[in-house]
Amino acid sequence: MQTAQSVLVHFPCANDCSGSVSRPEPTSTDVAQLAGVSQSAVSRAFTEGASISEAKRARVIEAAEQLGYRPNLIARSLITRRTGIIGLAVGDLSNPFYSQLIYKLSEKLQQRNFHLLLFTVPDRANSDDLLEDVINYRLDALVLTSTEVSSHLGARLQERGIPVVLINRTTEDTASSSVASDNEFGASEVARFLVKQGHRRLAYVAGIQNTSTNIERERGFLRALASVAGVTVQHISGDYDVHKSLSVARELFDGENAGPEAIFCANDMMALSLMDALRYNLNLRVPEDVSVVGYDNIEPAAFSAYQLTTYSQPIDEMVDAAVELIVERVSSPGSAPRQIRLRGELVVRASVGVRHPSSADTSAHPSSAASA
Amino acid sequence: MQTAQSVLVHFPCANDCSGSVSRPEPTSTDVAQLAGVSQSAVSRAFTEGASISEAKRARVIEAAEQLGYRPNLIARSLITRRTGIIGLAVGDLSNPFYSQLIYKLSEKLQQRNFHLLLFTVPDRANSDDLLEDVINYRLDALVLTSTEVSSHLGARLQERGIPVVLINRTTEDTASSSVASDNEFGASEVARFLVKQGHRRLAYVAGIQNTSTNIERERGFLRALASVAGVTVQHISGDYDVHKSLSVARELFDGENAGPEAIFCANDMMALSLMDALRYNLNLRVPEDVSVVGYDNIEPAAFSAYQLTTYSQPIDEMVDAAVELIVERVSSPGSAPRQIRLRGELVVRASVGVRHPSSADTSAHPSSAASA
DNA sequence: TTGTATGCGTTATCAC
DNA sequence: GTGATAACGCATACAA
Repeated sequence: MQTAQSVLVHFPCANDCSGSVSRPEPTSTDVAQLAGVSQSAVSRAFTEGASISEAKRARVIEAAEQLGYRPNLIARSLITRRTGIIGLAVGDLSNPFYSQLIYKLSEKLQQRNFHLLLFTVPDRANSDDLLEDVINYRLDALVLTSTEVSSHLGARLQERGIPVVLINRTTEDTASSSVASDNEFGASEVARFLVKQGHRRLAYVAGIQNTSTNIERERGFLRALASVAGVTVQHISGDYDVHKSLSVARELFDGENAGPEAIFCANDMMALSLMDALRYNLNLRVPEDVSVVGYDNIEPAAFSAYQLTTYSQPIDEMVDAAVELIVERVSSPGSAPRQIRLRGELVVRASVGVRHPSSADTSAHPSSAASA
Repeated sequence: MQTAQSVLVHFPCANDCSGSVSRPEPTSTDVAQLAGVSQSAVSRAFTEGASISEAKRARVIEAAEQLGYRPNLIARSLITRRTGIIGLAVGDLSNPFYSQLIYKLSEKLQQRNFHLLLFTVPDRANSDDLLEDVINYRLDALVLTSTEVSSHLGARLQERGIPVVLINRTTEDTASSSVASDNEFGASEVARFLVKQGHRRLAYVAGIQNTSTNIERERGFLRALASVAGVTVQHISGDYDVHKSLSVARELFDGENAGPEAIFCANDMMALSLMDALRYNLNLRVPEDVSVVGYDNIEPAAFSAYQLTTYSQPIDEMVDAAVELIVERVSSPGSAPRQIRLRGELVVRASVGVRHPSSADTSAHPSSAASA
C-alpha cells in the first residue's frame, strides 16, 4: 500500500517541465514482470470469466495495484472491435425533455458499462461531419434524439453495421430501431379531453413541420376532432420555437374572428411560453379565458405558475426500452431492428377550464387588448 | 462513383443472418493495395502536413473513397496517445444552467476536433467508478461540473498526467484548472442592489453547504451587508433543491417574526420555485410583498411569469475560457494549470421592488396567510 | 518523397 | 491453467 503511494508520488518532475513529461504508463507487461507471470496472465486476470487460478489472479491484482495499472480500453477495443462507446446526437438541450432524457439514458447505460459520446447537432447543420466521426471512432451504436438529422445518415451507418437507435423520433426506414411515445394516440386523448370539457373552437400550434413528432401529434389531434360536430380547429405553426409564442398568440387573437377556447401545443415548451404571452402580453386569463395543453410533461409544466395540462411521455420506460434495443443490437449484430411505441397518460392540471357550450360562445372571449 | 456504391451495397447478407455478420472494414492496407502504394503512404495521405506528393495523395484518397475507408481513430490514438475524447462529469441536468453549459462546451470543442464523453454522477455517488473509467479510456482530459465529486479524484488524475478542468467550481488544489464566475463579487452586487432599493430585512437561501459556489456567494452577500447599519439577514439552507422551496418559504414566514423583505437565493432554480411557493402557497405578492433575487440568469428567469432579477454568469466566456484551458493543457502537457474568474452582471427584472424605509417596516408585511 | 520495419497495449489462438 | 506468438489498424524512425 505504502509502496503504491510512493511509486505514484515520485514520478519525475512534479512541476512545469514543459515539453516532454515522461510519466510512466504501466502496461500489462510491466505488471507481468513484477508479478513474475506472463503478460497473458495479466490479461486474463482482468478478463471476466477467463481461465486463471485464484492464486495467480491475486498476485497479478496486487502487482497491478502497486504500479497503478489499469487495462487500456482503447487497445482492448482494437481487438474486441467493441469500444463500449455510443454516440449521442442531441439538438436543443434547452428543452428539459431532452436534458432529462440524456441524463437518464447515460445513467442506465453506465450501469451496463456503456458510455455516451456527445454530438451536438446545430439546427440545419450538415450531418456529414457527424457521420464521419461516428465511423472514425468505430462507435458501437448511434442514438439520435435530434430532430434535425437527415435520414440518409441512418442508412449509411446501417451499411457499415453500426446500429442506429432513434428516440422520440421515427422514420419509415425499418433499418433503424426506434423508441417513441404513441404521439397520435396521445394527441387524440388531448382532443377528446378538450371536447369533453366543452371546448369547441380549438387551435393547434404545430412544431417543426417535417418532424415525426409533429406529424403524428397533429394527425392524432385533427383526426380525433374530425368526427365531432361543431368543432373548429385553427392551425398555426410554432416550429418548436419558444420565441415565436408572442406572434403565435397575436395571430390567434387578431381580433378578426373569435379566438380559440383551447389551444393544444405540440410540446410543453411552446405551451409554457404561449401561456406567458397570453397572460402577460394579451392580458388573457388561463384557463378562464383560454385553455392551454402541451405534450411531454416536462418538470416546469408542474410549476405552480403554469400548472400545465399535458400528455406525458413515459420517459423512464422509453429509456429502458432504448437501452434494451442498444444492448441487444450491439451484443448480437445479427438481431433485427425494432420499433417500439409506448403510451403515456393525460396529466390534468389547472391550465384547462370547463366550458358550458350553451353560454360560452359569447362570454368566453373578452376584449383581447394587446400590449407591449 | 458507381463502383463505390456497388461496393457498399453488395456486402454479404443484407438481412438478418444472425451471429456472424462478416462485413469488411477496409483498412489502410486495403487502400494501399488498391492504390498501388505502401500502407504508410495511406497513413500520410490522411495525416495533416505529412510529407507526400499531391499526385499520390489524390490516388490514395480516390482508392479510399472507393472502398469507403476511414482512418480508425482508436488505432491511431494508440500511437499518438491522444484520443480526442474528453470526459465530462455532470450532476443535475434539470438545472438549465448546466444543460446550456454542456451544449455550448460540446459545440466549441467539436470545432477543435474534441468530443465529450458523458459521465453522470449521481449525488453522493462514489466517484471511484468515474476515476476508473477516465483512466481506462485514456481520456485526454476531464471536465468537472458536478458539485458532488470528491477533490481527491482530481489529485489522482493529476498524478497520471490527465488534466482536470473545473467549471463553475473551484478548489484549493492548484493542480486543477478552473473557470468560474466571481461569485463573491456577484453576490455582493446583489446585496448592494437590494440595500439601494431600500430593503433592510434580508434572507439568504443557501445552496449545498460545502460547494464552492455556495460558500463564495454566501460570503459575498454577507460581507457586503455586514457594514450596512440596520440590516438583518436570515440564513436558511435550500441545498439547491427546488423541492425544498415550500418548506423554506414557510420557515421564512413562520409568523413569529416579520418575514424578510427581500430574499437572495444561491441559484435561479431555487429562486423560481421559491417564487411559486411564495405566490401560490403563501399568497404573497412578488415583488410587492417580498422581493426575490437569484444567481445564474438561466433562460426561465426571463419568463414573464417570473421576471426574476438575477446575477448572470457569463456562460459564453466561461465556455471559451474552458476550451482554451483544455486545449492548452492537452496540447502541451507541461503547461501549468490556471484558475480563471469571470464577472457577470446584475440583470434587473421585476422580481425586486422598491421599499421606502420610512414607512415600509409596517406596511410591507401583510397578513401572511398560509394555504395548502 | 517513398517504402520497410517496428511498436502502440491488448486479446485470441494455439500448443503445452 | 499457462505461456509464447500472432493479430488488431495505424503512425513513425529509418534507410533509400
